[in-house]
Amino acid sequence: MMRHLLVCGVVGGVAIALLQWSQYRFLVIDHSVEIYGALVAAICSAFGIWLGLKLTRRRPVEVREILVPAAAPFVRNQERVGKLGITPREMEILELVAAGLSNREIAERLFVSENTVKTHCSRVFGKLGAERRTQAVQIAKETGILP
Amino acid sequence: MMRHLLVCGVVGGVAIALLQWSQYRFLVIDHSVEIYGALVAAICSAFGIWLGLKLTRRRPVEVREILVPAAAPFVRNQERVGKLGITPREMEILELVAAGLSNREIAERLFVSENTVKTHCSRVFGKLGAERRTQAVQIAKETGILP
DNA sequence: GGTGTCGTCATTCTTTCGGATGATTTTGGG
DNA sequence: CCCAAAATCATCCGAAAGAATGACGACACC
Repeated sequence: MMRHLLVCGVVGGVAIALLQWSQYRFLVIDHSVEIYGALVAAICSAFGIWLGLKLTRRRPVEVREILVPAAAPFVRNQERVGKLGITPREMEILELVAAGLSNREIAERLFVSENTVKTHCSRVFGKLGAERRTQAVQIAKETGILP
Repeated sequence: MMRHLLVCGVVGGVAIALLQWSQYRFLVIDHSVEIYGALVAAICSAFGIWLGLKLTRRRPVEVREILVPAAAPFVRNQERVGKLGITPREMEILELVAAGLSNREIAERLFVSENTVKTHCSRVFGKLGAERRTQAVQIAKETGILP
């Protein structure tokens, strides 16, 4: 703001100097005061309008981020999956376990024997440090490898 | 905008008129041109600044709200809990089941016998239409009675 | 060709879970 | 005070889950 006032004053001074200078430089005609006054008024008004527009433009938009409950799309933490050494097949079994299926149902859905499912379960339980399927599911969700 | 220009012109005209009028009204002194020019410049600049501020104030802030996904704080769907007839104690057991605890651990934590825990489990499983604890947890989360 | 990983399957055994049922105690409201 | 709901505990039994172990074939990699 102070800078704008300074600029305004400087411009005004220059305008005055121009006026005085031109008074001796050109023909002095009647009503010259009105003409010069109008000139100064026009210039300063234009400057004021420009200043107003500039001030308006100085804060264009304020972007306000609003936290809204939204279902964040789940992305599996593949890094930790790899770090734990969980194979794709084991992930598949783990997902079905989390879905609430029994070993038999999982075996039927994947066209393998129930013993195979139990083997996979045991392995993934060991890798997750779980002793029960519910615990395995809980740990998996906390770790970010299950939604 | 047009109105502002009109106001500007009128003010300029009035200023000129004032200038001319005062020229015959008061003493004509030397350097009066500078003084009047400065006056006009000051008035018009003030007007311009006022105009700028007014324009600035006309649209104070343009707020653009952006929806950002946030972790929605879990609120239990008490309506469905009541509709299913799940008692507070059963909810407590269900939460511990979802946390991955075994019946024995739940019994120890709640200072009740394992049989009691099993009874509560059976009841809540029946109310949820589940046959296994993993399935019960899954259904509870889908229904909104567990986070 | 040897090695390692992955997926598969089996057997045995123990633990846990879940269903069914009955009984007792506590508690809150009419 | 009485009733109903809730919470507690028990017993029996079958099903499911889980641990431990061994084995076999497919496949990739060096």
